[in-house]
Amino acid sequence: MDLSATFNSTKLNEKSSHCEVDFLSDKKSGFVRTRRLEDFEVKKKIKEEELLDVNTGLRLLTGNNNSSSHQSTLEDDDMGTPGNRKGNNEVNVLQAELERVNEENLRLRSMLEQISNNYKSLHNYFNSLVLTSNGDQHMEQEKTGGLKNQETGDGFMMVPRQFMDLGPAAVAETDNRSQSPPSEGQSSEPSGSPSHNSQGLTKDYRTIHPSFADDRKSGDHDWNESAFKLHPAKNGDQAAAGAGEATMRKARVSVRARSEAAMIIDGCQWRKYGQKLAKGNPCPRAYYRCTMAAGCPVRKQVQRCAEDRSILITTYEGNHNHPLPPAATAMASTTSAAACMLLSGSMSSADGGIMNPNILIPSSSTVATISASAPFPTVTLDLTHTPPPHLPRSHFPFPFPATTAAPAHPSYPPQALANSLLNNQSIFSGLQISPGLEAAGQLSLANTVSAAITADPNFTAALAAAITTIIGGGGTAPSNNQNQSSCTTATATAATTTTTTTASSFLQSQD
DNA sequence: CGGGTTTGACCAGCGC
DNA sequence: GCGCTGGTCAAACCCG
Repeated sequence: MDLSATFNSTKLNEKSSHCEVDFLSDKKSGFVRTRRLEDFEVKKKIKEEELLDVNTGLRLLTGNNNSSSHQSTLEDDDMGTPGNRKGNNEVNVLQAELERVNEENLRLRSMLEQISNNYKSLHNYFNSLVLTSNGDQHMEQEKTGGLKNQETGDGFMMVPRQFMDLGPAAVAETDNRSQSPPSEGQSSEPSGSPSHNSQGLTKDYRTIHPSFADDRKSGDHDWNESAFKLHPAKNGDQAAAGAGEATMRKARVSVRARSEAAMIIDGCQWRKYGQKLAKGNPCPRAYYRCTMAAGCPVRKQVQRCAEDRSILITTYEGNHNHPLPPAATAMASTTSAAACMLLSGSMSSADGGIMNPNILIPSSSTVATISASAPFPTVTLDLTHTPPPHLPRSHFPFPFPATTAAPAHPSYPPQALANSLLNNQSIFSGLQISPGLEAAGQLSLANTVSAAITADPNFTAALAAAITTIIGGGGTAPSNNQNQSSCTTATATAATTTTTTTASSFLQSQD
């Protein structure tokens, strides 16, 4: 019975994960995704009921037993034969067993609930940390009601995204939202408040991981579209008003990766609009702008490293103002994640007075670097380091299911990787609040990443995409929604860990 | 012919 | 103010 209950519980989780993967890997319309979400919730409930069916089944049995027991008792009363007494003893044994099983079931459910609560608490703590780190900058917005509404009318949480949003337009939009009539489940408390209840936490989780789905979300809503409407297109120049905003607008993320290709495939459509010979680099720098929508402010620069021309440096700037396919969403999220981390650095600057021009992401100095040097603070994701040959290929604390191994297809769809990573979401969430994930182990992990990259240049794009999918909101979020990602270096740590985990999966698949 | 690329010109910011 | 540099524009060109 214990095993049965545990099995069902495990099966529930597995099913949930599969549903989520299904949902995430769905590249169709947001409507379909929403339906998937509904399916997911329904299946989840069914599975929960199945878990309860442990009771239910027993209850049936119990009922039968009880009734038969009752009947037997009556019969015993009537008849009282030794054979019936023996049967009655068996019934009593079964009843005792049933009670024991019920207690066990309750205990398991209690454990499950406790684990769930622990996870939520961790998430809450993480959110409060994020809010704390961003509190100064957003204090004014909180005062002005920017954080009043945690949830929009369509069940979309605004707060976590709000503090991750980069542009004033988005903030203004949030303010506008805050003036809209309160919606169901609305709270006047900031989402990151430590007093956040579990419901709010669940919402937070959904916000950070849209793939987790808002179970109350209206049905015929395209995720990308709805989120996009919350953050309408904003011209970068028009959006830039203050110096801080300009900083955010100019915040960049640079990805260094070894690749023979002229450009990494990130799922977006780009149009080259210029090429320059930059000083100090014989290799020309190419300028691209996103052509997936008219007026999209996103640009990227592609240039080979002067020192090592096998290294391709791709620098992204800006936020997309349009829905993106999942694959593109992942990479696009990088820009906001970078900007958010830079914002975090700005906060440090405000607190400490001097901004560290080059912030090494904790324990991942070989992977990610934040450079806040003027005029464009940049997060550099360095994926070019080669691992020591003695490094073990797999030493990750959490296993990947077989379905999460990098596909054999050479392009390694980022979404697939992201999905695989999302299967370990809770673990990553824990990592997000664990800046202390340190030292040699992770350094080795970082090196493992490099091994994967070295093994296959195509992995680079997929890897970066997967990372940003995780920190950017689960891969189904639109790029403008990408600001759901954390603004803390802890997030970068998680991203790094995610990276290494992905690499592990990749390497295992290579084996 | 439409869309993308190339490339010289133009503009703005910055340092001297 | 001038020159340098990065970034962008836009006409010419290329290609399917």
